[in-house]
Amino acid sequence: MGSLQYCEHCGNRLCIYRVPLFSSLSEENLHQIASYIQHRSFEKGELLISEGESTDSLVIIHQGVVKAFRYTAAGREQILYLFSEGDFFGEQYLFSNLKATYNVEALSPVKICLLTKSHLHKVLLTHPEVAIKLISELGKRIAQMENTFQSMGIRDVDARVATLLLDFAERYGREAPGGTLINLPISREGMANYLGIARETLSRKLSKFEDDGLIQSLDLKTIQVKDSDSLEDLAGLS
Amino acid sequence: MGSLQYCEHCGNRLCIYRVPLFSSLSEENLHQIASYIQHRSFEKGELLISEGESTDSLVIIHQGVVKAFRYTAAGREQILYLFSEGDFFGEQYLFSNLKATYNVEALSPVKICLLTKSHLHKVLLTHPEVAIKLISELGKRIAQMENTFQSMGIRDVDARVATLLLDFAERYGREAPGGTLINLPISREGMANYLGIARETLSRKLSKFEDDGLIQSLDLKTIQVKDSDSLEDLAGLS
DNA sequence: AAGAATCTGTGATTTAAATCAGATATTTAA
DNA sequence: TTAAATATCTGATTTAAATCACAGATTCTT
Repeated sequence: MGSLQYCEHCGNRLCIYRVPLFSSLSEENLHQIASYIQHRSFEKGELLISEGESTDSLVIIHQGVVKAFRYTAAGREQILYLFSEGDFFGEQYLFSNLKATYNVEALSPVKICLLTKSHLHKVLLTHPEVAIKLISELGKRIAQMENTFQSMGIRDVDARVATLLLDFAERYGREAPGGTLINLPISREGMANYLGIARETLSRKLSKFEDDGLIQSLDLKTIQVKDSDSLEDLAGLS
Repeated sequence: MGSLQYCEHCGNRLCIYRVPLFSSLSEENLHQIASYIQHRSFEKGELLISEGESTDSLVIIHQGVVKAFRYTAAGREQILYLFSEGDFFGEQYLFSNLKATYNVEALSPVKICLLTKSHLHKVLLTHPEVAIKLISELGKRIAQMENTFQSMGIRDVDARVATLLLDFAERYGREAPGGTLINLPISREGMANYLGIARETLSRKLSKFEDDGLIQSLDLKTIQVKDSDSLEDLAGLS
């Protein structure tokens, strides 16, 4: 596990400035909340949380990318989320005594901010506007899950792969002359598990997309989107 | 659309008494909130909300069952949720200006309670404990969606059908001598769409489960669970 | 109650993805 | 740097579900 450490760069404040959750607060309130926050760092591959562990904090990703996953009955790893900078998780355990229902693993060096259940409780009771912001963020998360859910329900695998690529382009991409460069946070196997398809099927789809000129695989961790319009058509967003 | 009408049985209060969301409130506070609430009724088949419509209220189901759905690019109806008594929806539109992202249709005669954006806002600002309750309920909803999400990722269709039957047994079932009787809220086609599989495939799975003695189809709207242990094994909950 | 419309079940066939297998490429570790 | 381990790609085959087709059952309508 990562060691507890205070962030000397930001005096414990930088993270909450970056988090939309707290964007509505005044400088003074931010300062107060910042004093509650703990920081931790994790190396790539380390587990932030294990399934069944009891947790008592809201976790905010300050830097890096993590995956939240479970194992299916068949032993396959099912990725539920990828969280990156500014995202938070653990909210479902804050007002219940549920144990963690998934594992969370660092996919890169990761820095997180922790706000314990009791501290967050205090913040919410004294700052209802933060509660409203949190409700709003949870609403967004639900809306996003509804989209994912719908795309899982799509039987057409081409559409699902296209959707994933577009999603990744938005979240992990940077613009470049020939098209958006996606810096993939997970392996082909990870992507296949995320979509609930076989690794080989994903490879074949990516090869086909490349043959058709929709994408170009620069190296194993980098894909360039050459024709996002066609991807959008495939994804059914036309 | 259903006509606006006040509920003469409960003096506008019964619904919020039933909703876990407001269970932490005092009699006095409940009374205050009750005065904000509007009631509507819908016949089976009526649309409560259409995709793209702008909504400004939290909807609480007082009686009946509704389905929330979208159409896929292929024109298939994808059911996202079934909501019944005590459930609420519309929370994602409360603090954003998003249009409705799904349609909601009554599957039976339905009575709903409406609390507008501005009224709910007022309640949340003055009763932070309701905000915390709402956050908690949204957390539960997310946890539930994660489960659904995982079961969608399962490639084994038997497991998904078994999961659906167990879920329905819990939500729409009543205990009976030979096993839980499920009063199905949706047709075979609806169930198939919910799972993202073909209607015929669902029929075949149900027939197989019946041959194997796991369930018994009493009539088209009623299934009896004869061997829930085996269903749980299939669902991978062992 | 009778006919029409809709829904459901099941066989035959097609199709797409899973699995199996092995080659190739990439990363890690010595 | 080189060998070992890991990840990826691609072809061949199998398998499960989709689709097609139609009969039977249920429900809606008048």
